Amino acid sequence: MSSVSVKSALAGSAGEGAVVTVKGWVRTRRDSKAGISFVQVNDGSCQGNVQLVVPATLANYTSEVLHLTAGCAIEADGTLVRSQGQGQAFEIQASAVRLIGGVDDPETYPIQPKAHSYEFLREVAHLRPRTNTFGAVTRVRHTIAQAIHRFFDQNGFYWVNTPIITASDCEGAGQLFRVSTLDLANLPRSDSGEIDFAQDFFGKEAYLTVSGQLAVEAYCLALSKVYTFGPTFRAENSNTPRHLAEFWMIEPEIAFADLNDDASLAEALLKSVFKDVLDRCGEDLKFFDDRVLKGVIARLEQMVANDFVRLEYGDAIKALEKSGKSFEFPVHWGADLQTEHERWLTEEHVGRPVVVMNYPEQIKAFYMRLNDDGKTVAAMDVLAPGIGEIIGGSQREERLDYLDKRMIQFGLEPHAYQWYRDFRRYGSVPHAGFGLGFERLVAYVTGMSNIRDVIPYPRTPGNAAF
RNA sequence: UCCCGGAUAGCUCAGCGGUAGAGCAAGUGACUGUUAAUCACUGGGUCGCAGGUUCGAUCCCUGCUCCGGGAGCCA
Repeated sequence: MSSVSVKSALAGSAGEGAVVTVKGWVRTRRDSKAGISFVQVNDGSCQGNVQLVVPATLANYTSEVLHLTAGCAIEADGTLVRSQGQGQAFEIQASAVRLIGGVDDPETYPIQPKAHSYEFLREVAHLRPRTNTFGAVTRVRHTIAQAIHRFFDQNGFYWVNTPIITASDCEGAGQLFRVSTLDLANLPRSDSGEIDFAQDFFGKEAYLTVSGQLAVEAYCLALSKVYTFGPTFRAENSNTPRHLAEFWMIEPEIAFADLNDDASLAEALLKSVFKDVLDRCGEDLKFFDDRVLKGVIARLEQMVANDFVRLEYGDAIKALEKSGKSFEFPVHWGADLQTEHERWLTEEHVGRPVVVMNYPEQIKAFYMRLNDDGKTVAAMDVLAPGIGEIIGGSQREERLDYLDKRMIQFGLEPHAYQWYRDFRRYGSVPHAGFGLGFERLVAYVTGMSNIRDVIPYPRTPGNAAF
């Protein structure tokens, strides 16, 4: 007798007539006076449940089987047979059902065989993986992560694990979470009354990273093609369906590359990931298409099939000005694009993914490369219909004198970035990269509308339960 | 953080100035293989918290807490 997954059982992989054992959690039970009960069992290996046909002749039928409710953990032995009923090709004619873990109080078990709101499920985040939706999200999230690593591996990239704790006091925009072992109730003070961070764990102020970019540039300028994929932290008081305080980010960095190479990489990565998910997650994607957001599959297929349009920022502004639309935020050269502008560009003007390139230098970060026109920097955003900005990236300023000028212009002290400046002093080359929010990508692929529902345990302002 | 909206049974919601209802879930029973089975019955609620108005508040008013949508910030 061999133990098989529900996925394998449903596919009949063991062969008709095989004696198998399945292990999982009960979803529903239906009884028939014909002397049998039907028990639907799920083990997370796939979207579907396997149906156990349990005869009343089993010794524990009345004592245990008839009391199985949603959430009970069981093991069952039985024969794999073709189903007499509709709805599944194979089922298991049970010869034994063992209750492994019961449910204390079925009435208050939160996960019932019915539709729950996402808001409620967030309050029971430790139990929501037992639902169809969160099982599917978990499997697709895994597949996307694997697809990302596979794409980079096949294209000669190395995964670099940049630090989560950083002492860079200004990696870029974004509020930082402080990391400290000082006693908050009894802070050490210097003579002038300021907190003495020399006594802190790292001997200086430390934070959780908001980006691995600056650290990964070092490896880019030695291994040529690298990427980070890890947790990232922002202490901003953002309360939206698109923001988390703790999220995962993918940041590739390529040497001997300009902004066009960067845009090409972004397009190739997204297409490769979408194609992998379409190939590998058909059942789960169908579930999302049916129950979560109509058209998610077609959206992915179109992304794979069409080339991304590339649009200069200046041309985007002209198009917006000529659109005849009345935007809440006025459009003019030098202003950053608002959500409403990005949506018009990608959804109405172009109708498919668009890469907006070369933004005014005053609205972008200090490390972005100044273009020859002296007015713009080599920055790009990838905008997609239905989600807006999915990727932000740039060619980095590789010329030391320009970098110093931009640091000063942004109020930064170049000497505080000596290690970062070193890259420009020793073997500097043109290089570029971008950041891709992992959860935003998962949300886009699944059609889930709130980013808190595509990460196992969402951290947001005021919320770090579980 | 700002602007809207919300909080009533385990869940999803309706309702009303005179201390509450449905569906689902749960329990019991009926039903010759069912598909979120169906049908009947039963149990289940300090109507978010704290004040105020009122003879009387779950309902009206104020504050607070939490949740959702939109905006900003961004990934």
